[in-house]
Amino acid sequence: MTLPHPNTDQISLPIVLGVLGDPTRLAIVRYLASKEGVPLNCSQFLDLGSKTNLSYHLAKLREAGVTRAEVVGTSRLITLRRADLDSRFPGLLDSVITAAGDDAALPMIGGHNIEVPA
Amino acid sequence: MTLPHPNTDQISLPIVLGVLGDPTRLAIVRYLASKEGVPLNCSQFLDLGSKTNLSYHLAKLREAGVTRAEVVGTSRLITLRRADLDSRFPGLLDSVITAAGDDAALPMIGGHNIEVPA
DNA sequence: CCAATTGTTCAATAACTTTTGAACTAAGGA
DNA sequence: TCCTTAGTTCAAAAGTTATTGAACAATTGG
Repeated sequence: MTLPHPNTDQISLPIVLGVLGDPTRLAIVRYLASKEGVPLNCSQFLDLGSKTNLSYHLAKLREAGVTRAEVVGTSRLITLRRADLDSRFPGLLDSVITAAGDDAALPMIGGHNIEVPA
Repeated sequence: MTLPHPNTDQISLPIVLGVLGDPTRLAIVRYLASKEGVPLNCSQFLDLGSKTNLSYHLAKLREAGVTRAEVVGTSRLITLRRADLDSRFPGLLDSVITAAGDDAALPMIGGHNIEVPA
């Protein structure tokens, strides 16, 4: 059971920008970026909305090619498609994540999102 | 008679991304970037839609802080707020413009948008 | 003044997006 | 097998955005 994802060359700039132009989804992406390497499952985003609503937003991110979802048991392990996005739109993801990093208007997960420097 | 624009610090990341997530507006921004320094008026975008519709899209770009519109006679001279966007979201505009540069799916103005290298 | 040019505003409609709850599937553990 | 956990799907409702045409304003040139 695998979920549908666009190929790298099918990722569309306006669709990616549109998908990121939603505070909930931007918060998801910011959180994924702050935990890069650690695959997260949907329930870790429940601070941002109901289960149904997150299913919707995570599907949007996946269908746009921003995230990858791997089915493992009853979970979906979600990761950022960083390499694909970097190759398709160089610098875009970094600048978005940097800009989102200090955006207090975005919803938060667990009370903190930003990796506080030592 | 001046039109309302957000201050640089009022420019919101999700709003900017949402506004750029529309092919017509992305085409406007790409064209503005390709003519940077040359202020353009609304009628130069008529390839992209009706006069009314462009008025709508250009207002969205202006209200989001992506463009500036200066009233000169009956014209509005439109420019990209590059310095403001660069200071607020470093690298974002460049990566968007670069990615949009070779996007054949975006509507075009005057049959060519991309500065062809010599 | 008159006409043309440039662009806005308004109201209507069409199209899309977001959110919700209830019902559902599929896997895993007791 | 039965129950729980994890997440999806569906249909409805609510909200938002895009597009259109007609009417409007403001400036400029004749």
